[in-house]
Amino acid sequence: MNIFDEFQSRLAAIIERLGREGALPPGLDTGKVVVESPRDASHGDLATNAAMVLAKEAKSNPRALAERIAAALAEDPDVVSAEVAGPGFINIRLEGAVFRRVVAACVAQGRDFGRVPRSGAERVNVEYVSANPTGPMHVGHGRGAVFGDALANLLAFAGEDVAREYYINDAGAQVDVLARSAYLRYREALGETVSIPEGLYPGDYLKPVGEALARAHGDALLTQDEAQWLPLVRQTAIDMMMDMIRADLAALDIRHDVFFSERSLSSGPVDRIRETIDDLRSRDLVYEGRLAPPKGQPVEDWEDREQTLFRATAFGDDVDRPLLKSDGSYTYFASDIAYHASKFARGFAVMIDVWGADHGGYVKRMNAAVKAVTAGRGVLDVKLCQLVRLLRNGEPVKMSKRAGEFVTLRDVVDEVGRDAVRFMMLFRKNDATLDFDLAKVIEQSKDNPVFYVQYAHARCHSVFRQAAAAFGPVSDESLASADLSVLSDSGELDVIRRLAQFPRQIEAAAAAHEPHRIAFYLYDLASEFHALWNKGKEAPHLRFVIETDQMSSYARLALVKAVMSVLASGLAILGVAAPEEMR
RNA sequence: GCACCCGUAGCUCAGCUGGAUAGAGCGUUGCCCUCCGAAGGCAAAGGUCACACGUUCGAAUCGUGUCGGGUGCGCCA
Repeated sequence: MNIFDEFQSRLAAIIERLGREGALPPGLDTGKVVVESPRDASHGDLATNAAMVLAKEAKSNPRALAERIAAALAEDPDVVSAEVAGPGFINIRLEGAVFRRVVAACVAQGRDFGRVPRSGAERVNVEYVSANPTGPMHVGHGRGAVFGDALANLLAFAGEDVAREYYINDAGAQVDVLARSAYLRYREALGETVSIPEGLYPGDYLKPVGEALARAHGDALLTQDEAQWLPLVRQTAIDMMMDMIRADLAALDIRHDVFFSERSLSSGPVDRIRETIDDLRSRDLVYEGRLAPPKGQPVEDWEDREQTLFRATAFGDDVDRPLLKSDGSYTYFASDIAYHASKFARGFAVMIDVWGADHGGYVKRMNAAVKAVTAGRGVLDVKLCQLVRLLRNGEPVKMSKRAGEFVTLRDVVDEVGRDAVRFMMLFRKNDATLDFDLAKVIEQSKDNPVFYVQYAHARCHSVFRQAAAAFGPVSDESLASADLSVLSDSGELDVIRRLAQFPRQIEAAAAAHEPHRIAFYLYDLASEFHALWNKGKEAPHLRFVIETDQMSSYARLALVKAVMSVLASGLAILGVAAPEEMR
């Protein structure tokens, strides 16, 4: 039940009817008409811009138009009053029954309140994390991971058919470096004293790989040429790194549906990259040509040569982009084109990629590639996640990447817990940098949003524990039949109005691909619920459970139940636990 | 040099895709509470929405330009 949508369609019907009756020009376009909650609650429960939006087309002034629409709106039995205000707003005051219906719907639908039925029209692919399998994930990866996961949850709640995908960058030079690093650890495991030269990965996390290789192969690899041992060592290392990454993700309760190997694009019976390039070439989107060197920072070893280029400029990019390196192997971009072609071929017309902000310069060419490879039928939305600054009590946490000494994502999750990590990563817009304070996020105080929202949910359960003590177990049926007209206090109405916004917030957040909006919404809801709770301290007649007044108690319990289930739904989207008590 | 992101209260940030007198938390100031309906409550002060034009009934939001910060700029992913 979305009262905003509901009144928007009633309003559209009124405008259509007035058009038929000649009070308004017929056939007005109501596409820009919006019904929303007014900024100031004293203006009413709903407000619409209809008159202002339609004025020009209707060749009338907004206020006169508003008067006519308001008069028609006032006839609606759910409407107490409809008044024209300011430049032509129509402020609508609703019968209490409308709000009671919201609470009743929350109670009846529980965790399905606000959920959009699966439409099944289009499938959405969310690709996130995609960290190189060359070491443990750091905190920045964690942000993208949490963001992508919550976005996928959100889209699923909003009725989309979502697949969660991880692109394994297991081709290219970096995994060869990984293999050489692991090979040294292998020799170390066999008793040699090794030092890791500059340019290889020095971290201890490769020691288990070396030991595993030693167990599996004994000293057999020592006598082989690099060309012989490298593919084997590489694959072992990649597999073990991916196991580690999967475990790190699992600690955050993140699980992907598909792990897509970059290497598989060209190593199978069909070279998909070759295929994609050939297809583009046949449509004159790939050609042999020269690029001008980049302006500004001069490139020392610039070699002006003819290369294989994708005509990215035909789709809005700034320059055409190379597909082959000078050694003849594919560029990362070439793989990525084939990869996105694969996504589209697998039925995903909507693709969302979650990247670190340092890849921002890559967005235009990827958008261009998706347009080219899907003939304009595929849509790509790249979400960039900004950096995370780790702090402890306001002081930056020192990290020395050189020595392999950096705080891993796992360290952070182990220290502060999954809920704190997930919530705080989502309590900020994805493209804003994020300060993450290891001390503050586990504080049990009002100043910590994670605690504040979880605490609201726990308090709801606490109310029901009290109710059980006073009245015995409270059934859903008894809540469903409660007389909700008791709910008339301004604090109660604030909470109800907030609850009524939940379905709308879901739709808006899903459409914008912005899960942080849910985190902020939950914070607001928790805040209003806490305020109502505090009111009961000063004014005992407003308490949720009043032993001598079962009727009022049950109405308020219905409200608490509604808050509880919306908090639980929202937290589930964020992937944060909704505890029944805080201990 | 070019592209993308950002610029909102002293600080950290929201602002529902163009709506009404721009919000929250921290901090500051004042009052209240010492309570297990606990892990505080209430209130106040605080703003040229970086700046300048433009689009229109109406701009923090859209467009252009300037300033400032960040990221990136064949053959790394």
